[in-house]
Amino acid sequence: MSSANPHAWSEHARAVLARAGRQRGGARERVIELLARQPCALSAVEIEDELRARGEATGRASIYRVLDLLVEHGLAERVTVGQGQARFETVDPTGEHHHHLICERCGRLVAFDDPGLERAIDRVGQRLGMRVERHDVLLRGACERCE
Amino acid sequence: MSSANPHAWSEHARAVLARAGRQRGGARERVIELLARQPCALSAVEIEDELRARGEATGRASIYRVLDLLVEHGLAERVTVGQGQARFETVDPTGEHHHHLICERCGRLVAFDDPGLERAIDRVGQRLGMRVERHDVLLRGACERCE
DNA sequence: ATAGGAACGAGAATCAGTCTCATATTGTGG
DNA sequence: CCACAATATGAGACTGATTCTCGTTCCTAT
Ligand SMILES: [Mn+2]
Ligand SMILES: [Mn+2]
Ligand SMILES: [Zn+2]
Ligand SMILES: [Zn+2]
Repeated sequence: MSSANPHAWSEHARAVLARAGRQRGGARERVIELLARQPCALSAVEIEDELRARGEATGRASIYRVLDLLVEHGLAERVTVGQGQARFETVDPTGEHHHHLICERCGRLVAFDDPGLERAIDRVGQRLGMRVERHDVLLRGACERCE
Repeated sequence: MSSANPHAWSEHARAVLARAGRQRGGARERVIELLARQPCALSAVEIEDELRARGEATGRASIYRVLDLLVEHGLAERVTVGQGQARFETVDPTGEHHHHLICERCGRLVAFDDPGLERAIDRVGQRLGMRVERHDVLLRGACERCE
């Protein structure tokens, strides 16, 4: 499905930010590198803890700033899977993305993508005459194993 | 759009909770009655304020307790619109429901429903061979006013 | 009416996320 | 290489929603 090459994404992210006139900085570099190699979404707190554990302690404010910046530039997105805290994951520059089905029995998170669903969402936007810039879809139910 | 008859929903909610062996109580009654007549999702804080304004001040803990109970029993659902607070709305026993588009400029929440989207979601479930019991869809963009 | 189990509510405690502001870095022009 | 102005960073205070605690009050089945 998605999740291309981590190196490609971090390069892309740096390029986009440079083009936007941002200077470089250590905190940003650390967050980008960490995010680039994640298979799944991380929360800001997890990022803070993981960086500290690696001896790369980074200020909380900087972490949130970097995350906001990435989201603003479409380089990452906020994934809200529960009620708790926001999680963040990289966005593939090709626009390719996926959605999730969460099994309410065992908690397993399954990713999927579906062109028919994407088309239906586009049509909703047109019908409502609103500019839909992004969309979140989360299906809840039972996975094959728990069925 | 949706939002059948408020009276029907509150009756249904009371019946479900009674059947589950719950005793009645004032806070619960107030939250149910308030929720029953809402056209769209309210946050716990809005519920607290609205009740206080009506001279029916209700403890915050009770409000959250009632809300959790309703969600547990499938009588209401949590709508996570942003990072801040969760919003809650009644779930129609007939399965009728709607989704939301949030304007990222002014914060306005717009409700909509769309059979094509529902069909697309059903197909995804079938294609994946999973039982999809509920689904969350949130479109983000700009509303007519802010376009 | 009464007892035991729910339900309530006031307020303290949590905790993710935000703000402030002093300091450290970075990139540019000279 | 140097000075400067424009960012970027981080410690820690602060916010605001949600959760916890625990003594009090309400329900309801005998
Ligand atoms: Mn999609
Ligand atoms: Mn739907
Ligand atoms: Zn499962
Ligand atoms: Zn708007």
